[in-house]
Amino acid sequence: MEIEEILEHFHPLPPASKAALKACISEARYPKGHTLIRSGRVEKTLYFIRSGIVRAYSDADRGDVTFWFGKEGDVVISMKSYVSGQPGYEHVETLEACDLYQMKAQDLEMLFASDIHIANWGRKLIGQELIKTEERLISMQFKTAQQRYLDLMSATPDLLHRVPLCHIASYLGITQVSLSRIRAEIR
Amino acid sequence: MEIEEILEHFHPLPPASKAALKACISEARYPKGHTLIRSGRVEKTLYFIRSGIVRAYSDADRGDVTFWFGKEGDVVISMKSYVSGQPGYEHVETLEACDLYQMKAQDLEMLFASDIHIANWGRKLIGQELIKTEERLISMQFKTAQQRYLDLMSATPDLLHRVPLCHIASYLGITQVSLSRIRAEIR
DNA sequence: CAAAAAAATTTACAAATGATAAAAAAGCAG
DNA sequence: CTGCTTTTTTATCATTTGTAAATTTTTTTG
Repeated sequence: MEIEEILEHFHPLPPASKAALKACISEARYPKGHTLIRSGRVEKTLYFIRSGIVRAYSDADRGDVTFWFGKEGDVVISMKSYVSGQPGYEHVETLEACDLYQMKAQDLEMLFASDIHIANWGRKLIGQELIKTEERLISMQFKTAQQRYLDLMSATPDLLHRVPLCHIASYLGITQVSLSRIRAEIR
Repeated sequence: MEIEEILEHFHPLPPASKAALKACISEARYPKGHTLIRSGRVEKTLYFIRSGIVRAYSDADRGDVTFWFGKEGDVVISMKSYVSGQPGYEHVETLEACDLYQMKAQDLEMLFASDIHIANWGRKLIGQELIKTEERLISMQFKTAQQRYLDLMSATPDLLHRVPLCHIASYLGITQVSLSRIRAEIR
């Protein structure tokens, strides 16, 4: 997915603003298993996914908990770092070799302060992430694990072929054993 | 809580911008049980809570599911409406008589388009909501209902005295009966 | 291709949660 | 205060989910 398409997806941008954004963006390729964002730090870089899949996870008592999958067109960003300037609680790692567009958070901050179109673009970007997160929260609150699995299957069926089930189970808020049971029932 | 304090809490604002915002804000008092936001509509008003408690909920198969409590200093807004301009999925009702500051969404949009400081203020506002939502999602994914209840108690102990337990149970993603059991265990 | 490692499934049992109904407690109107 | 309504708790049983360990399948690596 080309950078123009990704940027415009959040909110239309006048040509000058788009050019200013693009001027700050470079490309990079990372192998599978590479950590893009590490918890406990104030992250200085953000990414747009040109191709590939990543996951965000947090440390829990027993193992880690995947709470987000990013794919083509998504933004990879430590929300906590980005919003509050404080160390984030999430790790983000690539699950496949990924082509990414990358950008310094500080450059983006400068653009936010100087270009109102970019500021509003950033506002929309965060807003869209918020909606997605809120919808997931609600589905966690009143759907069964089986319904959540079926929803995920119909929304992003390719995920199941590209991501280990242990991460999907964790994303659904259940154990891998539970997920196996659900899958067996459906078959 | 005064409006100045609420506005500044999200992000500092230069005096002129603050004044522009304040010029669009009026005050209103609503009784307990009043519906501020109704699902299926594009909401035209947003609120800041001066005093009182509200809850946001969505319709589910069996009854409604509370997914957010708003209290002093919080913003009440249909995120879906606000971000995407599409009809929202949430209702918001007052759980106490509430003193609110209110504002037309359209006035805010105009300010976003014309004042870069307000655009960035709005960006921060949404960002803070996102962090809160994300943290709740993570806690839903890997904490037990009992842990979530204890967390809620320590974070906002007054909520328990001001909100019926049925809403708190729903907010925690469990039934009221389960919540009663948890409360009995702790005692 | 074969061996080793990792991932996924299955099983048995334990713990947590849900559904339902009934009892107890708390809140409210007259 | 009394009676009525609403809220909360308790009890029972069914279902779901978790834990742990063993087994199978898949993937990786030499």
